[in-house]
Amino acid sequence: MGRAPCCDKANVKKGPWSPDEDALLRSYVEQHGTGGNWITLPRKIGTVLSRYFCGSTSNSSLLLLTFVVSRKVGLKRCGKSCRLRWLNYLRPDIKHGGFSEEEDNLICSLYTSIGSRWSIIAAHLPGRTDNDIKNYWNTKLKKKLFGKQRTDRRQCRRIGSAKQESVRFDDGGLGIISDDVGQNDYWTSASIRELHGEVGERSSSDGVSHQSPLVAPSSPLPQRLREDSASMDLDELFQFDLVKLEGLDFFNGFEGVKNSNEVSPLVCPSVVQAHNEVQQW
DNA sequence: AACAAAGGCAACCGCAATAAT
DNA sequence: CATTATTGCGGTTGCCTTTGT
Repeated sequence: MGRAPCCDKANVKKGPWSPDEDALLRSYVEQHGTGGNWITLPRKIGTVLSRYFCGSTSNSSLLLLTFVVSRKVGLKRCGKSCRLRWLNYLRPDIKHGGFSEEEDNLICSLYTSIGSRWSIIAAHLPGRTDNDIKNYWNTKLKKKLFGKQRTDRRQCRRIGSAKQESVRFDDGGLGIISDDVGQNDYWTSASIRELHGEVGERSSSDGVSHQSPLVAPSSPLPQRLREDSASMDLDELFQFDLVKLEGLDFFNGFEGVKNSNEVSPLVCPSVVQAHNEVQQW
């Protein structure tokens, strides 16, 4: 047998967090930590409340509980939602907005090296969350780099479920996303290889055959990564005219790559580390 | 001023990996 | 070992705001 059910889905609140909920979660986590279990955290907050009503609460919780009781609020949230809110918004060391040029370049470099592995990218930008970086990339950085060529999601309505490959554009055109990704094209496809001037497998001076970091490792990937990469949609991302890529000076670092199984440190030092992390499995 | 389209972002959903029972 | 909960991640959605007509 497994564990007990995590939460009553019918009784949890969804949607935007209120300031009261934020304050409650922040206060609790700052005073008690997460206890290593987000799912039970909302219940624990309820337990603390109960102690308060029994007059046995600790002084450290008094301020929090006074606040809570005065507003007659509880935390009817799923633990998963609490975790997300804390990690993406309430954590004290988080930065929001105001991405610097250096951060822009780092994100772009990492993206072209390892793809949409936002958690790894975020790990190289202190104070930034994967969600923030993902949003920033999707809404601003992509356009900043490639111009306003791409069809917006409002103009590009997927047919059926989000996982399907067919898209229809408002001009009536029909496109296919990444369904023909071959066994060795996990990471990307021809367009991005063209972007980097690294076309497929090649031999280096040591006589050992290497592949571009932008092409899949020859060893089988874990299934999840295979599927993620297959749906990575990079062809769509990089469908813009390559002539528009002028001015992307930081991409030039790839020219210095001697061993195509490496990522040039000229691109950005952090890219090498991130790339190596991905290479490890 | 009113409306529509586009932009921006927080939050949700679903899946895979991992851990607990 | 099998089953199920929990965690972590990436993709997507929905809503509010801003901009354009």
